[in-house]
Amino acid sequence: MSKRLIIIDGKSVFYRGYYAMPNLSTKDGTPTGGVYGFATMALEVVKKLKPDYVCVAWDKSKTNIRSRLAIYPHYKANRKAPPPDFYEQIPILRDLLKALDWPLYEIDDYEADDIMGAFAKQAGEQGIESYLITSDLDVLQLINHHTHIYTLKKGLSSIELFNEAYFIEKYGVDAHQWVDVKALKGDSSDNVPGVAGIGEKTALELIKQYSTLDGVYQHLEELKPALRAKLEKDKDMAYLSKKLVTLMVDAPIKLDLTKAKLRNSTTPEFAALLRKLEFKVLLRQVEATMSRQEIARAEAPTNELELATAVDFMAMDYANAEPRVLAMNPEATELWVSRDKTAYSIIPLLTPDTFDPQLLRVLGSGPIVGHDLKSVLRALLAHHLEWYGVIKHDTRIGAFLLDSLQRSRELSDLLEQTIDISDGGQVIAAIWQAYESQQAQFNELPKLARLAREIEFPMIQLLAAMEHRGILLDSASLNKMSQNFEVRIREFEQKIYELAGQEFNISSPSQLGNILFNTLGLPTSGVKKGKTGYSTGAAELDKLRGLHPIVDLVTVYREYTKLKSTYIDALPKLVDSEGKLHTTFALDVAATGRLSSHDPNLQNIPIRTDIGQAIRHTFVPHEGNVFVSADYSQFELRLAAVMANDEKMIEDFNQNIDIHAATAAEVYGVPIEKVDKNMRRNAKVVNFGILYGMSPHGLSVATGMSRDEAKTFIDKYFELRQPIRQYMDETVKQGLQEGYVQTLFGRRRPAPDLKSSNFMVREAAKRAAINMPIQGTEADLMKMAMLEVEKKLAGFGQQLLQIHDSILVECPEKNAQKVSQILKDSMEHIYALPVQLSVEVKVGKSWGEL
DNA sequence: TCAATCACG
DNA sequence: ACGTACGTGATTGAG
Repeated sequence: MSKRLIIIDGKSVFYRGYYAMPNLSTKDGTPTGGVYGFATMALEVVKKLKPDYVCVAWDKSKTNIRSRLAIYPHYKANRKAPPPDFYEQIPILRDLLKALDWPLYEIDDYEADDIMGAFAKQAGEQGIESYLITSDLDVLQLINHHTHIYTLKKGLSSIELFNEAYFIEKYGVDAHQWVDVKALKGDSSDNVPGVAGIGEKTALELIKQYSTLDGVYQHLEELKPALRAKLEKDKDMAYLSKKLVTLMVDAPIKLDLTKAKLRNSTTPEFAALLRKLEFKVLLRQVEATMSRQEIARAEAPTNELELATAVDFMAMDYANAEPRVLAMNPEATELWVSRDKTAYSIIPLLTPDTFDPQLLRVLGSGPIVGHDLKSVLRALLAHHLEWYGVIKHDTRIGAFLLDSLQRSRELSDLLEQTIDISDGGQVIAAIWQAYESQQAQFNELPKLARLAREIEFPMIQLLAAMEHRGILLDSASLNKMSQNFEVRIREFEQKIYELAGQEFNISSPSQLGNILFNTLGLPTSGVKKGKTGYSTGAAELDKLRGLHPIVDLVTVYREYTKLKSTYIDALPKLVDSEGKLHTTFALDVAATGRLSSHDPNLQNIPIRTDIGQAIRHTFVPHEGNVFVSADYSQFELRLAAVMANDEKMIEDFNQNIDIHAATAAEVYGVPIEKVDKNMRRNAKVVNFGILYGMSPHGLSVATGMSRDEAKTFIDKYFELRQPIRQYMDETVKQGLQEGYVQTLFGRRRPAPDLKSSNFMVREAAKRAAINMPIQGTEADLMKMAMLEVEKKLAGFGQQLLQIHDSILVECPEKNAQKVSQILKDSMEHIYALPVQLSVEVKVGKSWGEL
């Protein structure tokens, strides 16, 4: 790993800290708010980034801007002077930096930005990653693959991390073009003029189009007259502005890495300063890491000014730090955060425009334990709060991993006691108790614990983000479809009534059955089923086809009404104010480990029929974006080959042979080139069906073969794929012995019904047991791939949906190639298996196009 | 609240 | 001799 350097724009961060904090002062009246804000902020970032080097760049107070003033006397002329206690605190801040041993750099004629640029450049040349901390957006021009920027927005609790990809995503231009953009739009805070009448939007569009300021002026004739006039009038100002905002990365100052090396800050000197400044909470945390003698020297003060603070920054090792319990009230209006074993804080969940130290403490750091943290994270995201913590444990997901058959995972069920979920104290205590109990169980199951730590818990954060992002829906098109469908359905209805000789509720299976089998007297032979009467399901109607024209009409009626009510009418009602749908993914529903999706379910959007396709076409990316989908090909069969260790099958996959055709060739005993469509179709049905424990009866229904043919077919199949048969027997045997079956990565599913005395129950349990390791390993791999993809995508695109063997990503059109590459690479190589994985990637302007 | 039906992988 | 392929979620009718 390359080394990291943090460069703090001292005055800028101090300035933010000053205005974000209340007017703190010590007992003798020394103002300290700005220093406190700086300290919490800076230490927070240090804790998060764990840098190797830290330094501070400082604007020299008087001569700092001489060079820019020389070319433009109005530069920064509109700055208001800060209040007196602002300057009073600066010497204190310098003391703080000295105590921390963080070097401060300042130089005549250059601003802090220039110093930061020079240092970032020098660091980059040595392969060091730079992280610039500032509230000044000028430095965005410095971004490249080894220079990243944290900008402080209003308050301190809102931080925006810029890297290359994120910048491009946000602004649509490269970071080095930022100077050209600013040349046009100007900067009111620094009194940089720019071109009058051109703001950020126009400036970005022009630079997107023409790349540089020169480019814009070379193509003036292409622009609308009004815009052209503005540009011509302020041409000089634009070029002057570009000079003003271009940072001097060759500033004559040398970064000294020995001085910048981050040292242990828990020194007695530092503690003594904190004591003097009455930063009590910070002090306590420093002391916690100091030896006894050192504490004796620094002498602990008494409490008085209680300010819950941001940082337990000395705990550099997150994972081993004591976790905090985080929960939320049922109305999602306040957060509950444990402070210690007995106390907790209540934080109103509001969008913060002022600094809330407690909130920063939660968002900023440390391992978190909770129950259903995905809901909490979604609430934070809904309030525009970013979260930087790490999920140490989620008791809801933990309970599921330990026993996926348990039917409820509410806190009260885990502990078998009643809990008032509107009482923060009770909830936090309950979570803590459940956590400790599950922790003990996981200690006995290291493989499952690893699955939880490395896959399941990290998924919580990713899924919360995906849910929050949402997917854009073209509701207008759906509404049009709805009207068309309404008319068509009425027509079908009338025809059906006519044929039936009476009106009835076609949607009522009992009424429909009555019409079909009594009124119309259709034959009931073989059409049985059902406790409440004859079944009218699609499979039964299919058997009646051709016997009466009403049958096909009912089938079409069903298709239309089903799709209309479930999707066409339902989805538009669920969009948010921006027209987006937000599903909720559940990690703790499917016993195999798959995700499930609900409210709305976006994993069962139609695809098979034309109408289904039309519905998919109404899922669209934002303007200028595209969808990229990535599907694993024959995921389940490949996994079956691996789990059964069927070398022949593995070899076929690795040779890129059409597996269904190969199966057909073997089973029918013909050369592969002699396999016809029907043979392949039958082989395909068996290839999939067999993994669920399909019977000859099932195969005959699915393919139209006779029962005997189906039986012979299956027998031959097992002869060909003996390892598959062996796998099925072994899995059931192991399930019986151990009481559970498991995936490659240790996810478990209890299988108690393998012991049932009821034949039906027992057979069903066998089929489920056989299927789970395959479907579950797929689910494990898919989650691993999603986590990897999320990391690699950075700002190039966003994952929106997962549909079991595929991922849907939205990205700017120009990133499509890159995103496709990332998806294919990550997914195909997520884990080394004997069989190659194959991923098919598609790009389109709607989901339907994919 | 349950059963039936049907949408997806 | 049993009943007949695994895993989900949404809608509808009916009790």
